[in-house]
Amino acid sequence: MRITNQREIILQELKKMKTHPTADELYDVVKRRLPRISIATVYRNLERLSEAGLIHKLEYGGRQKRFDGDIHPHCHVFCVKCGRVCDVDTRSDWSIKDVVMDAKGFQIFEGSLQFEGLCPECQLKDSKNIN
Amino acid sequence: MRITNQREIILQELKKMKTHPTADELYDVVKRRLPRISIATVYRNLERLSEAGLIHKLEYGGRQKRFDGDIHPHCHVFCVKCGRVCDVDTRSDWSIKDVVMDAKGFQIFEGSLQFEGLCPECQLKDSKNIN
DNA sequence: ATTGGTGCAAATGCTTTGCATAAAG
DNA sequence: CTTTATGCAAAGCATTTGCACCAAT
Repeated sequence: MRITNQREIILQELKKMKTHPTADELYDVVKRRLPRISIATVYRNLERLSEAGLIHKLEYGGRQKRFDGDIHPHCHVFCVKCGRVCDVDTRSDWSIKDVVMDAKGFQIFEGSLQFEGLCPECQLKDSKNIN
Repeated sequence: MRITNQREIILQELKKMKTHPTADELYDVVKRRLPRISIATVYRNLERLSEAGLIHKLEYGGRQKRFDGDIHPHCHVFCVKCGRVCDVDTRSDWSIKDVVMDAKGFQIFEGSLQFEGLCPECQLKDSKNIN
């Protein structure tokens, strides 16, 4: 994979962010350093970088894809109200393989555990009956 | 929720299918009984039925949404090649709650475990180097 | 020099919506 | 008879693609 300016800056900026941005959120950030970059380049590179295992693609619920520069294995919670995503710490002595009994002939590569909930901000709004 | 003919037949047909169909796959099936039904009606009803908890919506990886008429709690494997979805049997003595250590202030409603792999058909094709 | 990447705009594909009409309670 | 659902076509929105140009090796 060729190291282009665009590719490097996309990777750098994503690694800085802890918010698991969508492609267009990252585009807005990257544009500040590369004003002429195209959204297509951002999409293409996010795809290539995640194929290469340098970043992670988070795909959840009909919503927009999100990307994570932190590739150390971990789980995520998704706020059902605002869409915010946070990391979740899980017990280290737990393994997905221990859980499957019958995979119906499928060869399983990967398991992923994800959570849905309300983020602290949306809990607050809820308790005040705002929206 | 009003019981219309369309709604009832959509629910009936989905409950019959074990393939976790997409909205348009189900539309094709339902059309055989209701030739004038619109795809919009199928989408609207699948949404209402899943809000009502009568069916489950499966959302996985950028792909099209799939629907499941079987609402008893269970996990799914998604074939990374053909998109096929199957049920997975898991150990009953295992609980998602036992796994989370720190949810960063999120109030967690639900956890879901899903798997990626190759279905038997795609394993076969792979071994024969077809596609 | 050759291959792969970029920017732009247009296309794609799934899903949703506005609106007039029809059916359910 | 009041409300909710339907069918149709059009719109929406995230993402992808074709193509001519450009840059990295």
